[in-house]
Amino acid sequence: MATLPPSTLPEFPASPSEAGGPAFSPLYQQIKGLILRSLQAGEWKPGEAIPSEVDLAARFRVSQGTVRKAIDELAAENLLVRRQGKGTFVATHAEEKIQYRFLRLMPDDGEASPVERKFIDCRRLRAPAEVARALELKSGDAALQIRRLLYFRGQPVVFDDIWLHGMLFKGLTAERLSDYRGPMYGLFETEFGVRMIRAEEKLRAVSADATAAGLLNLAEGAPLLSVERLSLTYGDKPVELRRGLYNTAAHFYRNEVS
Amino acid sequence: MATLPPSTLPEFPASPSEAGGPAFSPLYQQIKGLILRSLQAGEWKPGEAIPSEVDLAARFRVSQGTVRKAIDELAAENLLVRRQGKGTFVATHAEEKIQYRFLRLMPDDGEASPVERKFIDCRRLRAPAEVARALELKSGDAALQIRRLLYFRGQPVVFDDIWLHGMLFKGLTAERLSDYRGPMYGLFETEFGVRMIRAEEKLRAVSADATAAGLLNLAEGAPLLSVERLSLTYGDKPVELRRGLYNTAAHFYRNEVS
DNA sequence: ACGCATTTGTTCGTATGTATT
DNA sequence: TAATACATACGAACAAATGCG
Repeated sequence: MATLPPSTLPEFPASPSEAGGPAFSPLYQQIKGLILRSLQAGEWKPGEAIPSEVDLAARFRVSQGTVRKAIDELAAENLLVRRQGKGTFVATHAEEKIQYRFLRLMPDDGEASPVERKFIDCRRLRAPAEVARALELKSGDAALQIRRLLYFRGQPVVFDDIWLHGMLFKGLTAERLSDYRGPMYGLFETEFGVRMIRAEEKLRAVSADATAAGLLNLAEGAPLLSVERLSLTYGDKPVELRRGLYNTAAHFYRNEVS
Repeated sequence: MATLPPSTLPEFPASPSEAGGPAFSPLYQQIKGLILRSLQAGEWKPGEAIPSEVDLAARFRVSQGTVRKAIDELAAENLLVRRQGKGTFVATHAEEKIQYRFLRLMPDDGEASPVERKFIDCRRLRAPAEVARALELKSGDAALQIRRLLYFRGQPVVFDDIWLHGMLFKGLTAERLSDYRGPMYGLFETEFGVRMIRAEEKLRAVSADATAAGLLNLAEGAPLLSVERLSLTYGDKPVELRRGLYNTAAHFYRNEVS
């Protein structure tokens, strides 16, 4: 592609504006798409370096600046991580320094403490309607339910009820979950090749039911922050639906708007 | 500045690495700083266009690409808005099409409805300790307290308790608040020259007290989403502390993580 | 309706700086 | 020190969107 000067783009205007999309996209967007495809295909694994900008430029027959702009966007979306002098790396959940990339819970007093996990159960069931809809499963398809607690300084603070796309996580058991050190999304990545790249969350305040109250050492009816998270992989394909109940008595959910 | 080739930068390495900072910054960062200063000084008002890239390049004696990169970052931070063929504009809260830029509340059923406001009171008091600390006031300094309700489809959903930096908002009254059409941050912008560019939020689940329950038509003890927002203007100077109590029975707070 | 000027957006090429190994 | 990789900066040309005459 693009062996000719840029003015000749698009070489094949594809289907006109019929398919809804803009029938044309700038060269760097096309390159971005190609890199994305390689990421999705697993050509470069999480944590690994992708080829250098000049290599990619040669491979795609475009200038380094064009590759650079494509990578810029992928880095802005947290799919790639640039490190000057070293290279550009595929983002990963498996080697996050301190904490979970998606967890925005902070203690009221600055000190971020390490968290401990405790798995309550891990079962394979038929997806309930709501879960099936969110994960784009056919009703009756298999889903995996995981429930667990997160502890901060010995106190249970988060109760997670997690539903996973059944087909993608064949062979996931409570043992493998418990044995794995590090964030769950790291395990998904390394053991199942499923990479969470983005998540949409819906936050609400709810009252603790008997189960949640018991697990979190609270009175029934105590207010809890409900965080419903839909996690997406490449192509915005949903692979996990999770409802977390957070005890925000001594922690808060941090966010920044602009 | 930068009348010489880039290799001569920094012209004056300032204090070495003693002051903590990196003692040097790339040219485009310096340009960004200069544009920022002009924004802060009000050289271009919210909603207005800033000079074209070539004009700015001439003014700062750098290439267009360097100006471009500076503007890119300012646009990424939502301080500027680029519009192809028209120019680059100073971001504003005053002409947001549909809704409040900082409000992330969505109805459970897609339809985003227009919101109505009702102001409860607007008083000038001495800042309580917590407010003074957050707004970096001396204890005893004047602060402005505003309380109001937001209605969605006729139902009260949000109860806001707002504290403003006293000196910056002299002459703000309940009347002016009620009379102004559009978001409050728009009024701050046009009437007081105070521009909110960023906010940090802390979310918690709490129980409705008698006041909140009464105002939001809820039973006392009902769970509410508490959104504590610290709004910042240029230079990360805090100018507003706000606690919103959201009834999330039919709405949720939308967030995206990546 | 058409063309023109203006402005941002894209792409190339080249050179040099900075960080890492 | 040298090689490699990303980062910065310049310049030039053309594309696409907008608004005006």
